Amino acid sequence: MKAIVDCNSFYCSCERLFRPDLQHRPVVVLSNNDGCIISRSDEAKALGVEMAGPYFKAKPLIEKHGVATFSSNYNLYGDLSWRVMETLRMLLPQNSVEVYSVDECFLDLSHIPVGELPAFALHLRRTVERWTGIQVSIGVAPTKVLSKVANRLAKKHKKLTDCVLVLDTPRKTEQALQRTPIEDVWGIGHQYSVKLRNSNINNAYDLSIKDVNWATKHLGGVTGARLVRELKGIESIQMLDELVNKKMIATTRMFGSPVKDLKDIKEAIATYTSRAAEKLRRQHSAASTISVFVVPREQTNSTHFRHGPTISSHIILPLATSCTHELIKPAVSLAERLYDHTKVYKKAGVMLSGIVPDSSIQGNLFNEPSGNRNRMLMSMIDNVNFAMRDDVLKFAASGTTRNWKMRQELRSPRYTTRWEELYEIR
DNA sequence: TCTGGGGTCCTAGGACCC
DNA sequence: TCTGGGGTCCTAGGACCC
Repeated sequence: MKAIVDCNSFYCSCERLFRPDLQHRPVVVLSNNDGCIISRSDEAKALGVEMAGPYFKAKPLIEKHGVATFSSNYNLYGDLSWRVMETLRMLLPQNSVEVYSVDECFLDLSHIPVGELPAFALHLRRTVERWTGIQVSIGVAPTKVLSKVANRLAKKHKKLTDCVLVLDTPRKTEQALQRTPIEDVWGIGHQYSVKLRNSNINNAYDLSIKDVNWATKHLGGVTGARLVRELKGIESIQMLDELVNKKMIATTRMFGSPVKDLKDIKEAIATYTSRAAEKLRRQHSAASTISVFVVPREQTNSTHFRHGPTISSHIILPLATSCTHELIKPAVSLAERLYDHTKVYKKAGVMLSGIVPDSSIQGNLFNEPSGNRNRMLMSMIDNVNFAMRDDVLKFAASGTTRNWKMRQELRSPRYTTRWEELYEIR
């Protein structure tokens, strides 16, 4: 059997951990740039604050009810996420925890007898809460997709389930599927849910009794077939090894306010490139393709939101590299190429792909690999930046004025990762 | 004048996830 | 005035090979 562990209202719970006064008050956390709402406490959900809705639209409601509002504080969330995952790793055999996102992980529970699963899952949930202060919900079932179904119901009926639900009989599984609207199935997004409802498939059960071949045809090929098999209880999505390296690394940001100057765009691109290169080095990889994109501001009269066109271009490097300065040069030249002085920009980004392990960089007849000198320089910079924080060392191209920096007006202290922001008790 | 079959590799774009 | 960021996987179709 498999389980999914999911932190309840994770970002809000992190904020509350250091603000006990907010325990029973509504809380929301905003996306980067304070753009939209990405986490809501149960109290905020009850008030009707919408998930992923724009902040400025929800603001009247938020102010009326005194909802505590925070900008996202990824230093804090990342650290608490690590503590939750570590706790689970300590309670389970090696390699049976697969981190799926900052607030979720899958567990392989095949070593636990089925009859003992409810008690074991409850033990996990309570231990995580006692050790980290974070409340989680756990769904247990024969497959990953079914465990997601169980998890959703556990979370939805907290009082009844104590945040744990085990689907250990066909009867229970069928009931759970009946109670899951089709759009809440993991892997069914907006497009597919509309399509399925039009074919009179309204809940997870309806989909689970469809033929696998039908799914192949109508739900995006093998992905859809896998999904339907999982709903039938046939294991089709395996547990993944941890430490799988990323195949693409991106750093992209909305600007705090629209940007017009090429100079600012180039600084932003250089900064994003530095960040992306750090991520690359952290997984000991090098990249051979660098793409840059910019998004001009939309001139629009329409009331509902649309993304402007994305203008992008890429360069394939003769040799894969992870050195910031070797990546900044092509990135900035791409930015120059894309820039149009008649436009105003609201977003830009850098993507690295063609990723290979840095131990096996393909040689090239005309280019000597840059070798150890650069790698040593880079790891020195990484070490200094890690120890001193806040990018003490950076490349000149990144600039110092940073007119394009994102807004984060309501960020809480980084209680657990900065000495000077440590929680104080008087 | 006629123009096969089987394959690989790459890219763009769609759909989804949290 | 103000709508996030970072990923994955898959398919179709074009270019190219013998």
